Amino acid sequence: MSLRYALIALLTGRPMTGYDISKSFSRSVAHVWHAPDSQIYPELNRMERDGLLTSVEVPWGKKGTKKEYHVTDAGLADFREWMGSPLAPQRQRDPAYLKAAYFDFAEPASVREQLRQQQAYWEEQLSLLEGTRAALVDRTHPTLAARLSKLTGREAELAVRYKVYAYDGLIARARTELAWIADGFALVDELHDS
Amino acid sequence: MSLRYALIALLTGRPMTGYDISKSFSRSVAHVWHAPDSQIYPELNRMERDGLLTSVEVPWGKKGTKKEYHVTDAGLADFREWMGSPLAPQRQRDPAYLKAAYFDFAEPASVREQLRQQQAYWEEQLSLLEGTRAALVDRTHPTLAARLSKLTGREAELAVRYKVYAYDGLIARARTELAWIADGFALVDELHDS
DNA sequence: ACAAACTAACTATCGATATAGTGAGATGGC
DNA sequence: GCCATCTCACTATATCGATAGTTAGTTTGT
Repeated sequence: MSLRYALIALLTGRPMTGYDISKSFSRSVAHVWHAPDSQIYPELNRMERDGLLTSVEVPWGKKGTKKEYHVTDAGLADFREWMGSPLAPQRQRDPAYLKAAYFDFAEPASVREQLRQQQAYWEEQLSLLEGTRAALVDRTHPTLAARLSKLTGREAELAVRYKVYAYDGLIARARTELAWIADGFALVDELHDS
Repeated sequence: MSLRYALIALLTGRPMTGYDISKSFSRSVAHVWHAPDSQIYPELNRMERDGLLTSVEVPWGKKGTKKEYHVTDAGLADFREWMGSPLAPQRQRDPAYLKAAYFDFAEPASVREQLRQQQAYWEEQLSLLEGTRAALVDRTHPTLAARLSKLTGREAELAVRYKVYAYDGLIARARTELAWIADGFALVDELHDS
């Protein structure tokens, strides 16, 4: 159900086509929520059917058209209701922790290799997150900038601060993962090198 | 696919019935991997069909029987192969961060309430995780104890240390969430109280 | 002039996951 | 003796999500 609200959140910034949305989801939105095309397009249709979005046909080139989705008042009301309601507790389901608990079933060399891959992944994530955070702080982030242009100074301040807050959480999480991975290297050395 | 390996991992400790497994999944295993009955029973059947598990009918009371699942050599080989292969990078999909980024759409009172709920959830998780970690360290954890009885001193040491390592990661993650939530309270106060 | 790359909007298929049940036998407390 | 609760093994239904396509028009570089 959260995909629906991720879509409304994104479209409060500016109207977008399914294609624009798909691109956003494979770039910055992916830090917060990942979704493939095969979920996005059907969900947009359902949301239009449910009256949360309306679409406007916009010409594209000579013959082509594209569909630009706009959030309706009903959509905004639905979003605000979701924003005001409590979240269901999240279920744990992270294969990295499952694997780590059973590292004694793998070769030390393989464990080190897997730790290196996880480390590379989280370092890249961290650098992407820090880049996005900086773009939010100086208000050059494109989706945020579009939204800010419609807000008062006070409202803009809130919008920016909460987004930076969310990214600070993601950055802290990435750093925690990296620290855990570093501990993993130390543990493998201790258990298999001495 | 990870459910399959979570099941083999659990059954390397001791043979279990589907019911035992279901109970384990709603208790300690849930820290690492959550799954409902409707996934567990069909997956056990598929795994038996694929030769990763065998089941033994065991009498239960006067008339009843129960099915005890044992890991086969093929199952263990499959598990070791998975343990030695790299993990696909994990996709971000956490509604708490999505929501936090748009807290400006909710009432401050509602934001505080949601932060309190998240805080209560993570504090409870943290205390469960710390309890389980302690039980691993002193080797009183039932599933671990069953497995240790089949291992040499050296092997047991590895099994315990890696499990403790996994829990240390989960504990660090819970603490990071709690620190982020505390920052959330401070931010709401700053933005709406002054 | 033409090809490569990009924009646009999907669909098909399959496995994963959630929610919510069913129904039968077993056991413990009073 | 019987009732509540636990053990056991499922099933039904629906949605979520991943992977991998398809089809068509547009823009850009050479």
